[in-house]
Amino acid sequence: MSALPANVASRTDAVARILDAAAGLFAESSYDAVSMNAIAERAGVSKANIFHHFSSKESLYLAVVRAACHDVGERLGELGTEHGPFAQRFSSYAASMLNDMLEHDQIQRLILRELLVDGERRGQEFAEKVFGENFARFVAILRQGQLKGHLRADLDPAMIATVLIGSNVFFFEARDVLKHFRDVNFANDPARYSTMLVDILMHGIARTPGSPAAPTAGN
Amino acid sequence: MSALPANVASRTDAVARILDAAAGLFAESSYDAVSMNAIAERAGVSKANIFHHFSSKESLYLAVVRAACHDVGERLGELGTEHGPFAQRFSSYAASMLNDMLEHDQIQRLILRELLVDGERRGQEFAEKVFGENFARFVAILRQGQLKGHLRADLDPAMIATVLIGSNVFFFEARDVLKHFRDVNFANDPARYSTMLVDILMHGIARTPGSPAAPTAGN
DNA sequence: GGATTTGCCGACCGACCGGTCAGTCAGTAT
DNA sequence: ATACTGACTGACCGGTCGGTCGGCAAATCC
Repeated sequence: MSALPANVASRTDAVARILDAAAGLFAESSYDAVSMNAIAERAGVSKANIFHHFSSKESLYLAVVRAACHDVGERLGELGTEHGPFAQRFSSYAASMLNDMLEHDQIQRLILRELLVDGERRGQEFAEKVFGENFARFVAILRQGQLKGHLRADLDPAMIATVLIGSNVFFFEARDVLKHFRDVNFANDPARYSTMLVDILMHGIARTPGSPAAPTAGN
Repeated sequence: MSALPANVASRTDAVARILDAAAGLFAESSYDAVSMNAIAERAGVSKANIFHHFSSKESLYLAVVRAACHDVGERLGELGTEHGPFAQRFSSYAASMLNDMLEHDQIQRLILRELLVDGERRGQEFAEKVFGENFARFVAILRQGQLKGHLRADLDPAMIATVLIGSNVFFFEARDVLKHFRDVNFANDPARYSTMLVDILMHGIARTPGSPAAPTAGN
């Protein structure tokens, strides 16, 4: 699996396997439903060895959550780097975000569950270390879109960001219910969902003749 | 607490207390994190008595989830009964839904977690028994809004419903994170969130001079 | 080449888990 | 009084939990 030299690999291999196994199991089930025995078995190490590398189950769990947060943060960071017209960038951002969530199903589940179970305590940590920077960056992009006249100036850009993110997150977590609704035909088609979502948002966000806007209309 | 005669009350009181205690604990923590001992203690009954009324922990949990679903379904059913202009009804519906979720925090958490952990299996059940009817009713209202010319006719009404519900659900589950963002000032103000959400949605949903609409402009 | 460190393991611990069981007790129909 | 019922309990079960401990084998240091 690893292309590193044996000695280097063996020093980190076990830890990595433990983290991988734990991440998978924690994503599938809740904290208490995952036993150290199960993690040890999947990782192919002894349970005692896990306690050799991690001081407790809690600390292993935190390491897994931290790694997941790091991954999510990194992937989010890659999103805002695209070019082109504003509307296209916005649309591409929305679609990429949704695809990314669906692609990393397990990590996403882990973080969402963590939020649901212990939002009060984890809220600040998540806000600062995981989403904070990327959220602020997205808001900045939207604010610039307002200044350039692409978006209504009387809206809170943070609110726009929240609605877009929220609609994507909801699709992620509710698709299993949505696909059983007669009226819904987009539950298995995230691309279509994304297109329609951006349509709905843009025609409320985009400048229209009746809404106020900055006097300098660019692009 | 109960005004019923002692003999009748005593027949159901214990079961009700068990269900209440279990609902509270299951909403706070995951299935595995809640022990039968803890439920018994909070309910003020012996653990053995719980097994006298429920065949297993699993069956008790199912009873709790079923009750929660029933409650949610009932409360959702009361939402679509208002009168007045379409825009006002839509706005009121959105605000009521959000308030309702915040007010019944525990039940909402329970259901959302159930969805996250086991969406595949619970999806159909939830769709049919909990949300199905109410979702369909909301979609019907939106469809009528399209026919009457209040909403753009080229949008999927189920999509509109999903975005509204999703934005509300996301606010519910992410408010603890949102309130730590510098750019966000609505995390503790659901009414303001609701107002802004409806603003964003309506000006993409509502008929505008540039978008197609049914020829008959009512209201 | 002996001592030390490091990665790792099997065996084990007390605590607690979900669940069972024999039996108490109040009510009630006969 | 008798017989029976369902609600209820404390004591207890086998099993699993998170976590510990002593020791093995290989690398590393001196």
